[in-house]
Amino acid sequence: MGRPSRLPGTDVDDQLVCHVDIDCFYAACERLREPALRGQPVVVGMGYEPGDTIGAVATASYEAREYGVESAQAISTALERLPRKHTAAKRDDLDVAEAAFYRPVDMEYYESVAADIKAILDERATVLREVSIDEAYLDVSEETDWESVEGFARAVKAAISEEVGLTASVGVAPTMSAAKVASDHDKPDGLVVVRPGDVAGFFAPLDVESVHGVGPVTADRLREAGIETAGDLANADPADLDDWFGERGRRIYRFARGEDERSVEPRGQPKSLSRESAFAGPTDDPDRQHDRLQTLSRAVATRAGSRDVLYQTISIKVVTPPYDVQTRARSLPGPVADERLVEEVATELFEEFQGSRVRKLGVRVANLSFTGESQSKLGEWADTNDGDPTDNTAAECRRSSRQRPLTDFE
DNA sequence: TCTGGGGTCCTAGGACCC
DNA sequence: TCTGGGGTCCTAGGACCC
Repeated sequence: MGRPSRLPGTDVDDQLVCHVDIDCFYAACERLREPALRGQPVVVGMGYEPGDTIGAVATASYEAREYGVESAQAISTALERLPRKHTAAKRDDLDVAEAAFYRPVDMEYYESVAADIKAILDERATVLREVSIDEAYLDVSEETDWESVEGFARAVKAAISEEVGLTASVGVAPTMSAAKVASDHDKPDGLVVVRPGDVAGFFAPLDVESVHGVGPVTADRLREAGIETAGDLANADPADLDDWFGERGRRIYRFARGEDERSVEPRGQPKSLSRESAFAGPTDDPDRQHDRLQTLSRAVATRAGSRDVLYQTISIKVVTPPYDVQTRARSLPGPVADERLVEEVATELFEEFQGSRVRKLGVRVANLSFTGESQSKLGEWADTNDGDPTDNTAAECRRSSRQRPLTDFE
């Protein structure tokens, strides 16, 4: 239903892409249910509890950014730059006007707001790709044209503002990567239309790091080579970029030139599911490490279970100071859904890290299958085995997972 | 600025198969 | 005694995105 007549990827020349990005989404949601926060600096923290100093900034309102509070910053750093309202009110040396409201992330609430926004976008575009909770690409080639797209985008913004109460920034362009950069260009409450033929010109003066796919590491490397702007990147030697970065290099080169062959397609099923969490400070306490691994394993298994997902690979992530990320994985002979098995494999994989100081732990399942087929196979198996299918599968996998190499199994 | 959490894709080497 | 080429799967790590 509602598929475009044009096959994905066949011809993007006539593609008309809208990128919709809600401004400071988490902070805006907090203001929605707590109007007293409007116009005030607001900081939303992940892994943060009220009154805490641990965790990191998920979103800072523009008022808070004025004080140097940024996404991904440690809450402790944010508090140094911008104390809590409560703290400031109690202390003579601090000004309440120069303080912020701190709130913990509440995903459940944000997801309910996001669902309202998605409904608005669904009404207006047949092809939509959600990138994250607060961001989506729309292919609106069927709904509008270059003549009227600005009005179309205005209507989307108005609907989000009137029906949900949030402001969105919208970028319109013939490609996904340009639409993304366009929505970012005039934030907040932005509306930027980049017409076909203007894309390379639009990119040219921008900082090289604004190109999608250029992060801090790549940007540093490019700057060393004298490539400072997207225009420089567009005029660089593609052979150099290929040497330095491989396939990624060729892609950022094309993006900087306004070339992007991707078409907007709905998101498929996830490739992996994971949970991770940091300790308040690095710890070498085996009990705390084990408990955390257990908690994460159960959380991942529960999430997979609620989505009817089977997984074949279980992996852990261990972050040791200063910030060394190590991963270990084990694949099983077949797809399973078994909480105890996740725990066992995670524990075994962690054995080599016994005694290490650990900053953060993670558990992931991958190689997912969503087909009801495997499930029904398990069901049939249960009938013939007269027992709990999951237990049988798990027992099988427990035996198998301890043996090496895995290719010895059918 | 010593760093949250949940994802994606790419690369490279090793094992194994034909 | 020496040894080609192609392909797949697995693990580990790196970079990036929001």
